[in-house]
Amino acid sequence: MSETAERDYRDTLRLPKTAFPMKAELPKREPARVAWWRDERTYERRLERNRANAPWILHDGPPYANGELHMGHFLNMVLKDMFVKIALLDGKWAEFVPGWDMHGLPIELETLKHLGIKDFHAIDPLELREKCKERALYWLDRQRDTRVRMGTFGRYERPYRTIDPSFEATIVETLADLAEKQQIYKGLRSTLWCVHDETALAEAEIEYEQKVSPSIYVRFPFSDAQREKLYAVLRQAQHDTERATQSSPSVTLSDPSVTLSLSKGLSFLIWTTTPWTLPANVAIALRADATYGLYEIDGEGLVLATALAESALGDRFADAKLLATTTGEALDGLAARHPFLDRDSAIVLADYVDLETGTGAVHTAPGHGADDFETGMKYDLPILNPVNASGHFTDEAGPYAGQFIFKANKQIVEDLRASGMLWRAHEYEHSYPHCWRCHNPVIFRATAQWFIAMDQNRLRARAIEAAESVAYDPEWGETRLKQMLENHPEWCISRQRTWGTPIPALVCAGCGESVLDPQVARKAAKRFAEVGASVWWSDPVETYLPDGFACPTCGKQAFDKEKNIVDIWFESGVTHFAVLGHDGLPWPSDLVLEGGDQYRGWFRSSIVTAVAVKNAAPYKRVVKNGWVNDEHGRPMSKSKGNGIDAKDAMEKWGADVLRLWAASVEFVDDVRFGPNVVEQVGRVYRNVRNRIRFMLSNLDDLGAADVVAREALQPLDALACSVVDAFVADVKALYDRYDIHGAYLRIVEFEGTMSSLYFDALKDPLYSRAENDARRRSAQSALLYALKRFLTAAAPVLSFTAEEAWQEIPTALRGDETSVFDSSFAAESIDRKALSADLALWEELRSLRAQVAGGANVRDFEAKVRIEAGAALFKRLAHLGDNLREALVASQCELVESSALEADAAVLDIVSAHGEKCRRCWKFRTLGSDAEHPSICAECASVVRGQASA
RNA sequence: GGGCCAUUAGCUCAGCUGGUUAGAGCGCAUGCUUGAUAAGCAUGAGGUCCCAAGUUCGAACCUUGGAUGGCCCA
Repeated sequence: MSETAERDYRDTLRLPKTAFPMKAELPKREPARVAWWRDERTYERRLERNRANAPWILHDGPPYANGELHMGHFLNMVLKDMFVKIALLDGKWAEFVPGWDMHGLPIELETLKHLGIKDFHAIDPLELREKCKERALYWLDRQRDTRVRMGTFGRYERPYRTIDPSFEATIVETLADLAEKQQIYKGLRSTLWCVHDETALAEAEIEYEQKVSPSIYVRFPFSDAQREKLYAVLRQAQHDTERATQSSPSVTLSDPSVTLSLSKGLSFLIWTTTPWTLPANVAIALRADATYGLYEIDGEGLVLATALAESALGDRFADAKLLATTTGEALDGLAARHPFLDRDSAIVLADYVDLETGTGAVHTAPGHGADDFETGMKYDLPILNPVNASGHFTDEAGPYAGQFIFKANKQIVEDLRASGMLWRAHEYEHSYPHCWRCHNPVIFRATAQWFIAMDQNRLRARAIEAAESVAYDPEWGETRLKQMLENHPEWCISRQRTWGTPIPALVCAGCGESVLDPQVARKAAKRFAEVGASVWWSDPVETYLPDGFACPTCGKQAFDKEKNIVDIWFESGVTHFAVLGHDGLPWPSDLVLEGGDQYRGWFRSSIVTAVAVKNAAPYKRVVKNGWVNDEHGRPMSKSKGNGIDAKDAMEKWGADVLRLWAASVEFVDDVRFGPNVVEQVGRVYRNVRNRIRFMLSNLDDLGAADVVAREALQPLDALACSVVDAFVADVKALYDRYDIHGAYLRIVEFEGTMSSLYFDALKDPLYSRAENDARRRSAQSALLYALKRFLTAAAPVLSFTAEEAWQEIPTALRGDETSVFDSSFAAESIDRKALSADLALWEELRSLRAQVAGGANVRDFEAKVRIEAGAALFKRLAHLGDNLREALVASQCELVESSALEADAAVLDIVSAHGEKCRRCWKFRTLGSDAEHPSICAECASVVRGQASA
């Protein structure tokens, strides 16, 4: 070998070159990209460009402005962003207005805690509201930063906020609309009440502590008439059993001697630990599917659930004789007598009746319990409220009027004992709700509240109808939402707190009636729109009185302002009115996307307000995302220590890897998240990144003038472009079906096929050909096309990486598409038929390549491949020319037609290539044609000579 | 306790209206490459499709019951 033969030709090759780093360092780099998007106004500019096109609006369900965002928020917010970007790249006017839910008790409580105040009555409402506002804004800022850091696009400089004067005005306007349609009324509701502080409490202000209460079993006797009805039911049940089992019961109810044996009366037996609620009793609730028995004990008849008879009857269970049984359902509609007041107690059914404690017959006082209240509403029972604010009985409580309820307990038990209505009594220690402030036991007490009447004007029915016009993903969302509407109790929208939007109701100074007048409300809305709702606390009432306004009940013209605020579910329920339907944003929205808990929450509250006011659904499609659990499928929570903040996760792994994770899981279902899951998706990310890098690194020397037109591409490159087109079309179709996960799978698959077949084939032409060689320029042009189309398709998911790569494309090749978000999915219309032929050929090449790569002992360029192909396949392969050899990564390729084979069949013969390995291009060739370069092939020699002369 | 949902390789998931030996990516093992190199390519090992019963010529897929987990309620 001569000295020249030893020469290393590496520096004569066109090896890949790019500034796009292999190592992503996402946590470090992403913040700069966020700032770049902001400075470039990337989103705004694209919106402006799309302005003339069809709008597509995803309406944001507002996160609550309290606490840091967690991975559940991340998943939801990033998914929303993906859909917004998909619409944007599709040319739609996709204005996304992010919003925040900023009023409400959690913020009020947190603020009070910070101020060191336990009783909110002890602070001036205006001052407290100011402090709450500061707090809510603090959280909004933090959450907004985190949200922007995720790489999400939206109108962040002007979000909607439920504390904005305009928003507060919308809330009050909506109240006016509802009042006008007589959809709102004031009624009683059972609320948690502290008799010591004389105030209503929220669920969050309750602490459970142990308490000793009297545990009593009480008789509710049957009247003569009701007793006959009971017998009739029991006889029917007995009759049915006889027929079903073909056996006679040992005791026959028809036998008069049996019923006569109950000489000492007949009663329902109930159990309670709050004797003081008995004056408000109006019903006994049973469980529909439970078995109830009539027991005889020493001549007395008692009815209770058989499953609880032993524990309820105690010592005397041994003496009890079961006479007959029936189901709770059969007893529905009967009645018993109140044990000491002159009225009936209705027998009703309720789901919550359990068979663990008591008698299975639950004392029901709608004024003194949440469940009881619901049952009361359902059965239209009177809601008695014989207890005043300080916990003393009113005259309604008959003999106990004036007594403090907890003291009256003892008296009531003694009276029951004396009247013979007490079965037995003992002490009972249990967990009982207490006031967090004064630590006294709390009670349920009926108070006057504002309600939206769900069945007035067929509101519930119309909401259900409207829900049917909406599309759902998953489809069962429709059933779920309709179920929620169906079971929606009367919607209580008033709260006795400070941090919220006031309900502009007036109390008549004359008769004490509350009035929510549309005119008054509209005046308030106008005033709030100008200066904010806090003025309700400072304005004189006259500000809100229309001329000549008089009490509709008594005609007096003097009023006080009522001090109730609106439930925050009502506030978030009108975001669609606040945001949509003006500023060019259409009403209803095209899409809402929230966690599954919102079927009961925001999906429901939104559709109720929309139907009440506009008689239509406020959204066209409802998509639900699943819950984010930890790696073991357990719920994440801060208290358990397995909760992960979105911000921490992004600092650790980078937003883009997490965005890819969001796409890698099936978001509709519950998903798992944790270090191992991220590790896995991180490897997929690196794969994708390196393939992007390969494409970029081969475009370094491509000028705009060098780009070969699509029609002039070499066959393999044209084929690759078809594969790209098919890929983009598929991904677009998947996006359109909201199938982000499907798109993820397609992206990963596409990258694989490009890398293993196409990139490998291109290395030799790209590296060893002359810079301006036509083959090389064709390959580069196809790579450019593939890269750009790929980045566009991936941008909704991998926003940061797609943009980073886009910025590494030589400027001249990007044209006026400064950002990847200036590009579009839509290429020229695709010829589907031609495409499918191309895709088939691509798959044939994949199969041939796999046989070459995996089948023989010879490696890559050591091989000569001889292909015998049937007529049709031969024709297709022949069309590829030398590109066929490239695709197989062989040094030599011989294609022959065989009439013996099926038209599409092929037989491969892989042998050692002849010639010697070229030192430069590694292909096996006849060497030595160029005396100066004896160790390389003629083609390489020509390239090297060209370089030397240049 | 009720309603709804989920359960396919170690992990994330495909599997269209029931139809040959249930697929992919990541991981793992082995080999190649060292001109994408903290990369690339190839090959391979992994599965009583949660369990049980039923319908059917045939079930991962349909029906019923159960288990486990989740969400919303109670």
